[in-house]
Amino acid sequence: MSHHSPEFKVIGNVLPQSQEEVIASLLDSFDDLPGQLQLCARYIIDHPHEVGLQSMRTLAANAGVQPNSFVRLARQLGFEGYDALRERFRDFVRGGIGSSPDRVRWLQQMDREGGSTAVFGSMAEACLENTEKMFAQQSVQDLERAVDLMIDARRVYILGLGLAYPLAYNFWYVARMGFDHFILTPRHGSLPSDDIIRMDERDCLLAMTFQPYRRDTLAAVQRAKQVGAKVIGVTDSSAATLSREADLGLVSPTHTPQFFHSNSAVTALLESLCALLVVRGGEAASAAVEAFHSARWEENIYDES
Amino acid sequence: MSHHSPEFKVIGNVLPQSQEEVIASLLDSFDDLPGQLQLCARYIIDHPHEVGLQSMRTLAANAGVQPNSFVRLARQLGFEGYDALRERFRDFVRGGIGSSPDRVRWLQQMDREGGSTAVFGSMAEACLENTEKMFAQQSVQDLERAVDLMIDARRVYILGLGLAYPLAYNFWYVARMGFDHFILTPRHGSLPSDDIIRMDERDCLLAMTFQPYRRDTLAAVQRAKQVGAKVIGVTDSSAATLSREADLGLVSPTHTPQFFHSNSAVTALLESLCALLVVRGGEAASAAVEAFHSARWEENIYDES
DNA sequence: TGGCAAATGATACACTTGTATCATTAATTA
DNA sequence: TAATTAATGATACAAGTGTATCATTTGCCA
Repeated sequence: MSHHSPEFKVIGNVLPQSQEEVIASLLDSFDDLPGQLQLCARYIIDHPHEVGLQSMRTLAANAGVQPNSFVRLARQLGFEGYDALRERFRDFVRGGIGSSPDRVRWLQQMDREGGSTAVFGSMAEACLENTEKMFAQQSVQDLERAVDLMIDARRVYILGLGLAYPLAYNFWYVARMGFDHFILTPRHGSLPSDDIIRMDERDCLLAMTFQPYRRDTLAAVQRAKQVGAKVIGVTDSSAATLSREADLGLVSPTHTPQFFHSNSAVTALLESLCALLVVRGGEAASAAVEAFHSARWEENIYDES
Repeated sequence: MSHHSPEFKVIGNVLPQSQEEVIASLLDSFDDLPGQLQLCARYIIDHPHEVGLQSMRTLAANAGVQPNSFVRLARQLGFEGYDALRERFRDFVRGGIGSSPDRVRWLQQMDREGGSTAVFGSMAEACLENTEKMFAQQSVQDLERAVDLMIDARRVYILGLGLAYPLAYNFWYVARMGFDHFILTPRHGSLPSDDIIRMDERDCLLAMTFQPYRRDTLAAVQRAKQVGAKVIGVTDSSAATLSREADLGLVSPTHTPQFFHSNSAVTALLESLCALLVVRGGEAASAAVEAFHSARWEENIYDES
């Protein structure tokens, strides 16, 4: 897994960046390949998944070929070694939905430039990946269940502290346009428990916290459960205490290369939840939103331009 | 990779046969697991793809755990060894479920299903597109200029009202960890002008508003300019009044198919700005962040798990 | 407080991995 | 046909793999 002196000429002059491009490149040059390498190429084309999962030797055995041939094929395509080729196939599995070749190249270029550009690029990568993963792994059924819980509840309390506060506020701000039973808690120094003692099984608590998880939020969840309220948890792992204790857990990644976590994907999640809420809320919700906006325009809050 | 004498009792009496079953089993027994194994379980739950793709040692490193722990966890679940467990995750990838199609196909499929799925899909499309566009069209030079303005300023006031308030709060919350000259305005019913009359050419105002643009925010910008302060505007169009009046305009799309706009991409933009701030802030900023966090841990705010 | 078992860390081992090297064979050209 | 090059096979190697073993720490109960 070190350097090499190129044994062969490279086929294309552009390095394939994605699984699809690799396969296209293989099909392209198939006829010009020597017999053994054709066997390799064929096996890759027919079993792309296995490339990411199995070892080179295993593939070679299955393809009826010498292990080395896969290394040679990879080099022929312009990769430094077989590992580099395989990584393209692993990316595809990982890649969530997009991982478009364009983006990969774009991010790589950012990385090369160094300094601020690299930092910016790594943030871009993290945020996009988080958002994609969030959308990809989200179960619409779970979202619908969450919507049902909130629509049917007498009151819905929204709880987010610290870095989760802007999320809670944002959600509350939008939801409140369409409904009048959403309450942000705590407010201006009051405690969550001030609201929770008024809750019962008709109510719902939407609580959010992310690593490092806040004690007060978790404690509020426990007390809410004790009084019989339904709890929807929003956090960064389904293994988190909040996810496991809640009646329903919604999860979004928040990872960044920085010291703080990213709210970008969670924001998208909560906004989607709002959208579903309003859709389910039907005519009444739409009318409420309408009224909210027109009242504001009348107050002359907004600039016309 | 040979036989073993069971070190632990097996958790369930049925061997999980699929990735889903393994994860369910992990969540099930999560509380009964010792700390290190919880970390392993958690990593598997949060990164199921990687289990099939990466080596045990790599996973262990990423999870911050000893390699051995993964073997122990696998045994705990009833597998003969880690390899057997991993095979379940590889099956999943092979099975096609995990191998996600490209985004276009994914979104189209959402659309076909109709109802909540379609709404969710359209939100996904909008958010991802916004975020991608934001990163793509952002000029790193502009971001660096913004960072310079804020680092060099005596005080930086952060202003966002209504739906922009969570953005302002979020930015302030993170920036404040590394610097002590960031001020959120207004606070608890005070007016922006209460702060602006104290500003002069040594200060900086980071103002944000999105369609429909708020009069009060724009007015604050004008007054800040009058007293000679530098203004950084964050909005949804470089043609917006805010962009044109500010010394520096940062733009992010906020479009959604819904009645409200999306803060998801703007959040990513502001987080990237924070990242650059801290990087530029150097040792002092890092130390401040460090102090911020350790003070919080000492206060016992956070849950260990 | 001591004793004990569970949990964890450290290290070593046998095996597999991708790769490099060189000998051998097949194909091509003069 | 001989000379030359491309293609293939065989083998060796360093690094990485999952695992077993045992020392150490931790937490808990008597």
